[in-house]
Amino acid sequence: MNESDKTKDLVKPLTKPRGRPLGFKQDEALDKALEVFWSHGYEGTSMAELTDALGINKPSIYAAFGNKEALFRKALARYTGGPVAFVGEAMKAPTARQTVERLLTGAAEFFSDKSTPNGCMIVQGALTCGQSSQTIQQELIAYRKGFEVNLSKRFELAKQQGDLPQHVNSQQLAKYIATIHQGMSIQATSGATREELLAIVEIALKNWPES
Amino acid sequence: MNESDKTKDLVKPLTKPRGRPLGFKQDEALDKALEVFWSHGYEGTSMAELTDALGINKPSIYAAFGNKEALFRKALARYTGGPVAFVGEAMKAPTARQTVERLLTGAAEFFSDKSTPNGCMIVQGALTCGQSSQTIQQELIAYRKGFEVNLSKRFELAKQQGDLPQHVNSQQLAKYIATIHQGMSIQATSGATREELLAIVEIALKNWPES
DNA sequence: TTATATTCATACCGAACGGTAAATAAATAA
DNA sequence: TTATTTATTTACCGTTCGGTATGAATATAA
Repeated sequence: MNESDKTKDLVKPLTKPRGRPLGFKQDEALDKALEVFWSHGYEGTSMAELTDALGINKPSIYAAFGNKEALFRKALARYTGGPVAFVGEAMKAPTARQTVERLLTGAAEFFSDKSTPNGCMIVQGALTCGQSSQTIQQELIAYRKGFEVNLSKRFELAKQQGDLPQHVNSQQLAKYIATIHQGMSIQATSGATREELLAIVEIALKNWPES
Repeated sequence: MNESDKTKDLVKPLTKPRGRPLGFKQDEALDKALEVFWSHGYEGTSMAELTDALGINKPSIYAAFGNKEALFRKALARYTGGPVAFVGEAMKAPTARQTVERLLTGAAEFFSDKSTPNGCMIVQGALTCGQSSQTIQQELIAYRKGFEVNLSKRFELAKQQGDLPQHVNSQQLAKYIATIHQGMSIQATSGATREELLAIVEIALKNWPES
């Protein structure tokens, strides 16, 4: 792997590439890797399981994506760029209250989507782990923190725009919402149904700061 | 290991045991094992790390506690019987509201206790894992579910005793509280301070059902 | 002292781990 | 056709995994 990493090439070559063509589609392979990592976590996923799931031999995986860590990151990028797009959309809602509403109900539906693993990959990808996985663990922590910061900024904006009382502490409120979000992920991973998750959201949303 | 497992003997022998005495105290060893499992999870903890932490060689660990799974369960029993005792105490509070208050503030303080690992072992012990750890994973799920059931029963009692409105859905409320509890565990594991956790609790507690 | 019971230390087991060397297969370029 | 480039297959690397056989060490009982 060097700077001309295939997965990051933005312009497609005009002529056909020279050697033997790839026997698989990278995006589809990443989607399958994502599903495995999402289900069993970084540490709980073995290269052997990945070769089975992707239907690709190990050397081909390493040639295409790098090592296990790099593969996880690329699967994670696919996660944040795909299924979780609704989070970014929710931030654009007209009011803070609506942002949170879309965020949590979206999470309830997403976490219980039967076509994907339950819960949130960023929460359960590497919550605890051995030393060899601590880099990934820290990266996921940073991701969660980033989400919280974004939410906090959205609340600050809402205070400026007048749809959130001035006395509200944006950071604390963001952490509270993030806490519920992450707790819902645990619940979904542990088998909570969509209806149960939506009931949690309904209770949580009653707790919105009044002026 | 057979039915006369030393760690479960209820009556101490009157005479001194015959062979070479144990070179360590079982309770202290279990406490150290608990700390390691609590920090790194079931899957993230290796027998090598345990031998280092306990200062005991592997064969002695296996003789005293059984295999890794059995050791985890005994450490877990030490956890539920020790540090987490405040949960059971909170259930005895005079009102449902006070129960939840003690539960969540107790959790905030416990999860951020500097003398123990951050977060809740039952949440982060095996949230996701490979196939070889799924037995433990399911046991922890059952533990969390049990907590939720207990909380729900406490709310039912409160409805009988009149300190919780009749229209409240006890199961849903219990799941909501459990969700916050588990979310706080994630937060603590990810580095949230005691003050931040207490701020979350304060916000959450504003959301108590009125009659 | 000797026999017996129990624990401890060393050294090892097969299996699974992440990762790779080397040869073969399949495409384009000349 | 031949040379070149890239991907795939097979077989393997050293390390770590959970778990254990074996013999030495340390206690009590006789």
